[in-house]
Amino acid sequence: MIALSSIEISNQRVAPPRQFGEANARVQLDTPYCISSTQRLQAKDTVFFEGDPASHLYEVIEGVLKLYKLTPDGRRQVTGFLYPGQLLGLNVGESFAYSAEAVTKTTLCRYPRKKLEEALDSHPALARRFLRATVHELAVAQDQMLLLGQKSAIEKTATFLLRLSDQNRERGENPEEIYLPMTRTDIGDYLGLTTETVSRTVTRLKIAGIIRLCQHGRMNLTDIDRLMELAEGDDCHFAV
Amino acid sequence: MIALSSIEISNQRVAPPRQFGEANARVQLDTPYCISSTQRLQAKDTVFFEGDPASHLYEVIEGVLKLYKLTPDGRRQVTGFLYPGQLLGLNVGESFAYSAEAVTKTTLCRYPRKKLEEALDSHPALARRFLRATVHELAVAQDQMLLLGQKSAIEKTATFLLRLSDQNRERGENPEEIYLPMTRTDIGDYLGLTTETVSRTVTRLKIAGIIRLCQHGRMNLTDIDRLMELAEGDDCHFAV
DNA sequence: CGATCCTTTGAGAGGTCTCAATTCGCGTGG
DNA sequence: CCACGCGAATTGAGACCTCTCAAAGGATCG
Repeated sequence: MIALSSIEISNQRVAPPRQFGEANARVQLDTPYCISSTQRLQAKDTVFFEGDPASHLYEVIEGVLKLYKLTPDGRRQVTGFLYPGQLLGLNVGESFAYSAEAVTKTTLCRYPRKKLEEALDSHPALARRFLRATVHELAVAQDQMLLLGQKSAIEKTATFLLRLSDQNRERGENPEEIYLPMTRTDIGDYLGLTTETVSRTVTRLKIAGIIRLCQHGRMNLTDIDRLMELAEGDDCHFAV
Repeated sequence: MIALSSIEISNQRVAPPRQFGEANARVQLDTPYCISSTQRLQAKDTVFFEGDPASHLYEVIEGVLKLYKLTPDGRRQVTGFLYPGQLLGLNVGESFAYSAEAVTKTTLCRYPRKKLEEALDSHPALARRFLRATVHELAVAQDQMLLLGQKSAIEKTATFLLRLSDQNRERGENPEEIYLPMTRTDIGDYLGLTTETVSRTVTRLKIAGIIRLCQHGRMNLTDIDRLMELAEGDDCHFAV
């Protein structure tokens, strides 16, 4: 029940693209969601590793997850951070294409894939919903490619902070105070930067009076307009 | 008809993840595909721009396309190259999230989205097919994030060449001779490098005897094993 | 209150970029 | 058939941004 509601909410949150024939009526999903179970994790617990058999689909109920891929020699690319309401494990074949780890204490809802597949057969609207969610993830991934391939450290960092701010706005929370439960290393691996570069960049933003660090990983964005300029490459007059 | 067949082929080519309840029987798709039309393009012709209303879904019949996104100040990230059999325009909402341009003379098959949406309603298996295709694109996008965020110029370039080689293998073509119709600038914008860096890296591979440039944008991969090592970061003993 | 992990800061090295010039490839027209 | 012209590719030199290595400072938790 909680999950059904939550998926509805999540689809609202991500600004549904409304494509490929959106059903207006709320879908009857009781069958698949009756079989869900809850899983609780501590920070740094692993949900699954890349290559594990993809037995479940997950939904984040509470907490933050990070998804990542590794190179053979141990370098890591964080492909995303997952917040409550987001789905995990849509984009896989028989095994997961990435690893998932809890950043904070986390509560997940698990759905066996086998059962979901049956649900897809009998509830075509559910397939469209998954398609829509996957399409949205793909669009996000393409934005991230633009960031990783073309942007400088300051642009990457500003963009990252603004995304969290927008996420807050969409949730009806304060867009000027964001929560950064992940480490600088996690952020660096997400932005294609090193820990030190992230730290230095954040310090520059702090000195420039654009952000302010608070306790417990909280950060105030005191000049969002300036941050938006920096995110788009307008870094003139931004000396250390 | 040609397109129906082609989509079937394309799904074979990309190693279908076979998830969420793959229907064994070939789907009855006559209805949507009766309404397709053909579009021919010259090199450098634009199929659509980012932000254009997403009126059609496309399938590449012949030729090569590139997809890209732009920053406000004109930097460009090529998010992918599309070869025959691949679909274009799945991952959009009401408007396209990226631009698409012909690299070579190209033939496309166009399907009106409105009609496709109706088809999705009456052919749930089609929705699953689209979901599978989108999921595959997402996995590719995540690989690309790893490349853009973590890999060096030599690793990026070697990975790119190997992908084209694998594509050839999957098509039953010669994996040791690949076709590079795109410019060095296109490749650079795809790999997050400059034109000059791509050129220098290709030259190093050439000098090392790992590749050989031929006429008309063709390239011979004379040492694929070495290329695989380089793609994974084993660049010891690879001095200029 | 010590231990540990994370963050910050510094100095120097290095890979990639920028700017510039030359060479190459290919289509065009004489 | 060859010369021309233009865009693309190559090559060079130097600058710069980010990384690497190192150490100090700070936060959190038992």
